[in-house]
Amino acid sequence: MENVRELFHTMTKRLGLLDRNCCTVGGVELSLVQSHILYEIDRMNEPSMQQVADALAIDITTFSRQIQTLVKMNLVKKTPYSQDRRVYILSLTPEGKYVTAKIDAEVNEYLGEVFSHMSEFERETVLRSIQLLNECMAKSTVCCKPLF
Amino acid sequence: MENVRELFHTMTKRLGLLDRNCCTVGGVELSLVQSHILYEIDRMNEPSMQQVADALAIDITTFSRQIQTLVKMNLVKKTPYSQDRRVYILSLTPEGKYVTAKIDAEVNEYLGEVFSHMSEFERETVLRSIQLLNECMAKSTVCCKPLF
DNA sequence: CCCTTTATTTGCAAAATGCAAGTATTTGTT
DNA sequence: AACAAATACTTGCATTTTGCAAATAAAGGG
Repeated sequence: MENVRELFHTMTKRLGLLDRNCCTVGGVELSLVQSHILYEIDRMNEPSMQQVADALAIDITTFSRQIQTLVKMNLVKKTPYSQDRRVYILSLTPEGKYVTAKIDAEVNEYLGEVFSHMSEFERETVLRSIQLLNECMAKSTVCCKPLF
Repeated sequence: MENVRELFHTMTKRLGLLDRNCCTVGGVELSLVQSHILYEIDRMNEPSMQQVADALAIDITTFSRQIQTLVKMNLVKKTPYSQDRRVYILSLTPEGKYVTAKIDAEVNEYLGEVFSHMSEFERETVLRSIQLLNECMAKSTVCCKPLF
């Protein structure tokens, strides 16, 4: 119980690897950041650039360039927003949707395998724990408080 | 229960931020990767370069250069290994130990705050869950299997 | 109609990355 | 003992990523 940091270090290390290893889909090569961006765009409702960048706590200039890349790769579409012409609305192209779904499937396959080493009860406990942890991290005032 | 990917996405996002925000100690600026390296060196027992690079799944050439930087910053010491002169043993300098301890304290402070939103029972459940999750990820054959 | 704020992009320079190739040393084979 | 193969680590690129400062463009508020 005392070695909380150790626990988190191991977990983040592994989860980092998880992301790092799940980013080649079909012919498309994606970086970790790019897969996070696709996921967020898919998840959010007609988000602007700024909103997605904020959600991921990525510097807006870096984000702008990442989006340019993803647009060139034909995975993301930028649509001018009629109500405010400074703003672009982001969405996934059909190919972007396909790639995102593929990554999702891969990650889920991996998670499924991980959870296959647990009993039904353990699985539920672990998932509820993560849920609770996320909620408490969201409440935290120490760091990175906004993030939805 | 169904939205497992979502749960993990949120968690990794937050934990990534955690790391990203905890890397300026005293006068010293550390990147996320560098703080991971310091932590591993501290944790492992007289590790070689290769061993630490493997533990973190960092490319050995990138790692080599990161170590050069950390040596210049006077945080890490490279000691030739007498039994095998190809090998260098890594250790933290006193300053490296200090910085690592500081980061540890900061992370623990953050985690303490996060856990303060839970009951004693919840806290224990969550920590045990993470422990179990780490074990099951270690068992997984899908990806990144070695990593201790 | 200015002044401030907000959304996004570009210039630049620094840092990180990884492959290919290099050096040095050890180990295994005959 | 000699030599080929394997291992630990470093260096040379060339590419990518990053973020601060500054620019552009549009919106909003007196």
